[in-house]
Amino acid sequence: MYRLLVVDDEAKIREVIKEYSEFNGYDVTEAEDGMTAVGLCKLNDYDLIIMDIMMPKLDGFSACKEIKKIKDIPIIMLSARTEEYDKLFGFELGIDDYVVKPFSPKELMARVQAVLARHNSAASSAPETPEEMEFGGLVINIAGRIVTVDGEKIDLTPKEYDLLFYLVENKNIALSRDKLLSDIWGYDFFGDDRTIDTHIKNLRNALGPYRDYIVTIRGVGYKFEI
Amino acid sequence: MYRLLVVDDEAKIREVIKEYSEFNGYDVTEAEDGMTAVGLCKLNDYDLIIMDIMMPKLDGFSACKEIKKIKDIPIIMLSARTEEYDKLFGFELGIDDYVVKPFSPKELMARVQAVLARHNSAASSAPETPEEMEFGGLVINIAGRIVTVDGEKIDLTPKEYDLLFYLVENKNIALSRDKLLSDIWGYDFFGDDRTIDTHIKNLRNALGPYRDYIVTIRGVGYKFEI
DNA sequence: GTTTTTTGTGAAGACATGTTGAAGAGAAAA
DNA sequence: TTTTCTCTTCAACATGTCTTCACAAAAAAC
Repeated sequence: MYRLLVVDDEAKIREVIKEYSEFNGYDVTEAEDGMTAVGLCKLNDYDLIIMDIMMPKLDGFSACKEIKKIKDIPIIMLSARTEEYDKLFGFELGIDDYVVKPFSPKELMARVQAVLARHNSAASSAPETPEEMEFGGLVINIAGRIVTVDGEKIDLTPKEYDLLFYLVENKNIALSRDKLLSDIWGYDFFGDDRTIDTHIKNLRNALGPYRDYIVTIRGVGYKFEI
Repeated sequence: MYRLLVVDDEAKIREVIKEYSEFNGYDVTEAEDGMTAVGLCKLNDYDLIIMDIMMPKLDGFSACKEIKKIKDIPIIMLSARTEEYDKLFGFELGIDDYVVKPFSPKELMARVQAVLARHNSAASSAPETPEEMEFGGLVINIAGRIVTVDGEKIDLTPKEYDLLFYLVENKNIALSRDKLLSDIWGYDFFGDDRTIDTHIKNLRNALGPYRDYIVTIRGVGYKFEI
C-alpha cells in the first residue's frame, strides 16, 4: 500500500484529498505546514507528497527543497497561482507534477497514479525505454548518451544528441519545426526555425552512412524514417 | 455559449447558482429532481451538469448513472454529506468534480470553468484520428505523411499531400474550388482557381490506378469518391 | 452540328524552401 | 580571465514546388 503525505493549511482541502486517496487505496497522513512535513519525512517513509505552495511557517518550495535533501520522494505541488514562474522554479527543485487550484479530485488522483507509476518503473529494473536502440549499424546508448556508427563512437554535441534522440523516439512521424523547437528547445525559445536546419545538417554529417535516416519533409520539417 | 443544467430540490440553491452562472456567461436550465434531469438530458444537449445528491424522486447518483448511459456530459456533484460513501460511489460513476455544501459560488464557478476547459481540450485533442487510412491499395499514413499505392511509396509534394488529405477527410462530399482554396491554401490566397486543376492533375497521375477516386464535378469542383 | 463553357494537360518562369559554410554570440571549461 | 566548444544567425546557392498560361479535349448549351 502506498503512503501519501498531504500538506496543506486548509483542512477542507486535506479532507477532500484524503477521502479520495483512501478510496483509491492509499494510506494518507496529513500535515498542515511545511515544517511539520519536513519533520515527518525525517522520521517516516512516504511514497508521494501532495503539497500546497502557500503555507504558514514553511512554504511549499522551501519544504520541497528540504525534503529533497533528506529523501528522494516524488512531490506533487498544489497552487492557486498560475504564473509560469512558479512552475519553472518548482520543477528545478525536482517537483514531479503540478496541479492548479481549484483542481478536480479525479484529475489529482490521475496524476498521483501517474507519478507513482513513473517513479516505480524508474526504480524497478523494468524500464520502458531500452538501454540501447539499434538501427542497422547505428546504435544509440541511452543511459550513456553515446552514439556509435558501425561500432565507431561519434561525437555529438548535447543538442545534436537531444535532436537525434527525439527524432528516434518519434520515428516515422513527421515532425514540424515548431514541434521540434518547442519539445527539444522548450516553449520559451524564441529563436529562428532555421536553427534546426543547421543542427540537422551537423547531425547528418555526424551520422555518416546513416545520414539518410533523417528525411526532410518539405514544407513541414523532418522525420527519422526506418 | 455553454449550457448548464442545474439540478437541486432547493430553489434557493438553484437560484444562487443560476445567478452566478449567468453572470459568467452561461445559459442555465433548472430542474428540481433527478428524474426531470434525466428526461431533459434525453431531449437536450448540455455542456455541464451541476447536481445535488440528495433529491426526491431520483437521487443524484442514480440520475448520474442514467445520464451517463445516454450522453457523456461532465457532472459536478453537490453534497451536504461528507461521508466517504457518497464520494466513492460518485467517483466510480464518472463524476468530474465534487463540491461540498456550503460552497462559495466563486469556487463553484472556478470548477465549472476548469471542468469545461478540461472536457473541451480532451475532446478536441483526442479525436479518432486513425494512424492510417486505406482505400483498396491506396494507403495514407497520416503521422508519417506517406502515401503508398499497392505497397509502393509515391512521392507527393506538400500541396499534393495536403490536397489528397483534405479530399479524403471530406470524402464523398462535393468540394468547390473556392472551398478547397480557402481551406487548403488559406483565406489569404488570391490566386487563380485553376491552380487547383493542375494540382489535381498531378495528384491523379501520382495515384496511378487509383486516379479515379478523384471525381470531377463539373461547374463545382472535385470530390474523393469511394 | 456548331458554339460556348468548362476541364485536362504540358511547359516555363516565378517563387519558396532546404542545404550549406562561415562567422559571431554565447556558454562552459580551464 | 582566457580558451574552447557549442549554438545561433545569416546569406548565397541549389533544388524543388507552385502558379500561370496557352492550347487541347470534353461536356453542355444552343
